Amino acid sequence: MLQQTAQTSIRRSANGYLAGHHAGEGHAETSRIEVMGTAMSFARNTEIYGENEPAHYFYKVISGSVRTSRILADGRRQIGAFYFPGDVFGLEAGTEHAFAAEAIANARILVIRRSAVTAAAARDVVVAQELWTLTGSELQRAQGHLMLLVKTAQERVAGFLLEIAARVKATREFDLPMSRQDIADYLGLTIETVSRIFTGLEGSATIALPTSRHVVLRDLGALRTLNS
Amino acid sequence: MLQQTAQTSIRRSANGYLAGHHAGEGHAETSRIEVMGTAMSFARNTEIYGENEPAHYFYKVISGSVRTSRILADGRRQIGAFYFPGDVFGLEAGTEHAFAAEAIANARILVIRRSAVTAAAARDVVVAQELWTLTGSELQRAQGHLMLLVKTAQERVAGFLLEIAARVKATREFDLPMSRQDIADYLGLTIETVSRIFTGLEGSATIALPTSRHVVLRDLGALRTLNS
DNA sequence: CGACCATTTGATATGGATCAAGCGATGTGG
DNA sequence: CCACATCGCTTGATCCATATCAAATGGTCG
Repeated sequence: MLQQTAQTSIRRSANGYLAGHHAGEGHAETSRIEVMGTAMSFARNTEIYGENEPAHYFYKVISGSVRTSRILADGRRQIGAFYFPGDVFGLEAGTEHAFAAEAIANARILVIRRSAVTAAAARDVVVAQELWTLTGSELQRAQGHLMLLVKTAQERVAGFLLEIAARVKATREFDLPMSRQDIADYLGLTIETVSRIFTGLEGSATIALPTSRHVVLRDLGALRTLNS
Repeated sequence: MLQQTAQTSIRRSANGYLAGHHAGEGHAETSRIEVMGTAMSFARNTEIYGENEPAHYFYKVISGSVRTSRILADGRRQIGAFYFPGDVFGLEAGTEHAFAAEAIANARILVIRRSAVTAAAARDVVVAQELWTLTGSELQRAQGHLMLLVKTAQERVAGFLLEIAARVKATREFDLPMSRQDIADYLGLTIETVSRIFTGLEGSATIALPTSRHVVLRDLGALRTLNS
């Protein structure tokens, strides 16, 4: 439940239309999902919404980062996606969220009433289009993620690094907001395997790890080759 | 290329609005994706569209079945989905198809101009909604498919059987239109592993296999338990 | 400094892949 | 109508990539 989440501070935005891009991020595209939104803060590892919770809202990352996950009865966890500033999440078309969402690092999230968006979409064709396009991108990401099923551990990790670099708009160097466990659960590997492969890539001078959370891509060609 | 596909026979449908449900299937829902469609036939194992081909059309299965797949440089293949009568496929929001589509069994496919649908969506809110909903369902399927990454081979196969049973609207007994290799590539396993698990499930009286392509689900409870 | 948590490293186990036959159904040409 | 090739599937033997179990290291915070 959104309302129950601990450590959240609510600030109601101006009761007007919000451009989709947020201050200070320099995104060029202007979203037409112009709705009354509420910016909320979520502390590290707090739940934004739960699995199977009714999906009353859409969400847009203002700052920080988010993971979505689904857990089997015995505790095995699959991470569906990571979201970074500018990304919209939670727009599954169903009435319930199939995945839970949690803040990885302290995050500010723009929370948007689903009904407001669908109402806007009913009036404004451009909004409807945007809704479709966003869902389509999400589908494409999920389909790409599926390709992990045919890939080796090394290929998964190499692909992961390239994907994150692209998502955070870094070319060579970036911070990983998520833990090794998150990475493992995203890739369908164990934390030990992920760690060993990081070490291996460091040994082959493909990457450098000044700290365990800071990655330098030293040989993009090698990574791309591994990514198949 | 659609036009190059061998062994296709084209029949232009009445130049009018087509209800989304097709003859003899008894589907109750009536689609508003009412467009000029063209029914085409595709022989077993022929390509409907290729990977990276511009996405000019949407497709709806009238009869037969379809698989979508993506192949890595070295030949490893991932199957993205199987589609059965009534299913719509090819609606990735991008301008190109991320997966190829092939007929598994001889299939009749309703081919719908993408531009016709998007034009209709621009006029008719209901069509726009439907487009979004369909893409959303596709997303949900892909997300469910992703859960394979945390599952054992047995769980994958059990889940597969339950999924296909649901998709073909069978409770206990149905034909598998696809080969063991297709199943393996869908599940991220090898053909040998799939075969062994089928045999194992047969041995435990969970299923019966009167022929290799005909499945009888004898113990749904056991299958559901395996499916986690 | 000490406790805690994340990460790495090491040793061993194992599920599923790989390699290799065998088998049964279907189809073809003689 | 039958020998034989072909194809899809199953079964068997062995291997190996990754999981599991266990411990050490390092970084962070009170």
